[in-house]
Amino acid sequence: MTNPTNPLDRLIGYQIRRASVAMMARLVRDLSELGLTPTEASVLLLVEANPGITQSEVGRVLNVKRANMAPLTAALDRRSLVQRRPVDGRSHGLELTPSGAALAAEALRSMETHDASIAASLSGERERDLRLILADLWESEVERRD
Amino acid sequence: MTNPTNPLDRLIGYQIRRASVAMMARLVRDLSELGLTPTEASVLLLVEANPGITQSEVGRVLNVKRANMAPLTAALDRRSLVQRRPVDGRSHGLELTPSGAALAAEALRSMETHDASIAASLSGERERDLRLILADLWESEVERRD
DNA sequence: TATTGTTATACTCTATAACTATA
DNA sequence: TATAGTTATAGAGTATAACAATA
Repeated sequence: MTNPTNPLDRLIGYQIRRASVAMMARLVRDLSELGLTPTEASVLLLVEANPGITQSEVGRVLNVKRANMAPLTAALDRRSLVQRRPVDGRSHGLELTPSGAALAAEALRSMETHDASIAASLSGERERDLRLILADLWESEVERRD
Repeated sequence: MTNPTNPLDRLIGYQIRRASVAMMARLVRDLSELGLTPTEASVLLLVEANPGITQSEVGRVLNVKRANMAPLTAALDRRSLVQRRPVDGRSHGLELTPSGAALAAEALRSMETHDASIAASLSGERERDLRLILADLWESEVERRD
């Protein structure tokens, strides 16, 4: 079979998924040069923007379960990228260490370069349209948390 | 922290990923009513459109490794949804059974309904824009390979 | 030599349950 | 009672390696 017909091609959901998978593969490659996964980079950026945020809160924003945040932040702590300090008896506030802040800056640069190369394939008007469209689609999401 | 700032929100790659994850969650729910995963449904539709296609070929189109296609098609065979018949000594051509064809039709209906509800949150013009944009993005991602 | 189908296997992600301690 | 953090664990999904049969 030289050229199979793919009946999924015309489905917009399939197209979004395909675009997402392709981009994530590239992002994983780019961030691995910094020793980070996309999730780890996201945590660093979120902590940078919200010093003292708890890991449960980070999990809620990034859609990562509390149970999975524990080993994730433990690893970032072990690498001296974030610091965990008790804010009350049960919560740990997260803050970036100096090397964490430096790495967060590199990660942001990488992600923005990545984003710019996506936008580069679109006209300015198309890019604006895409942002509006994606924002609309996102609003229809139903989030489920534990 | 009542309202954490998410610095990722403005990244278009993050928005695409988020939209993709939200839609997939919905699609998994919808198709599970038919006893199918999105991948299984995709295989049925691909076999329907390309009777006699080999499972390696299906894997190439859907980005599923040969090694993972084996248990996948074995399960569809066990459920009497597809038939595997040797086309030469090493290849198996896949074809839908009558019940496989019936289920493929239901899956297609479900996926088209799903797609319509995505399109419904957009104006006709926006939908057309999104399709063009995603096609462009896909092409530029494919070009970037190797 | 390259390809098909297959098994075995490992690794990552994600999900739930259960527990402790704190609010 | 509800929440934060943690551990243990189970299930997908996906990756590679190796092999036999065949092209």
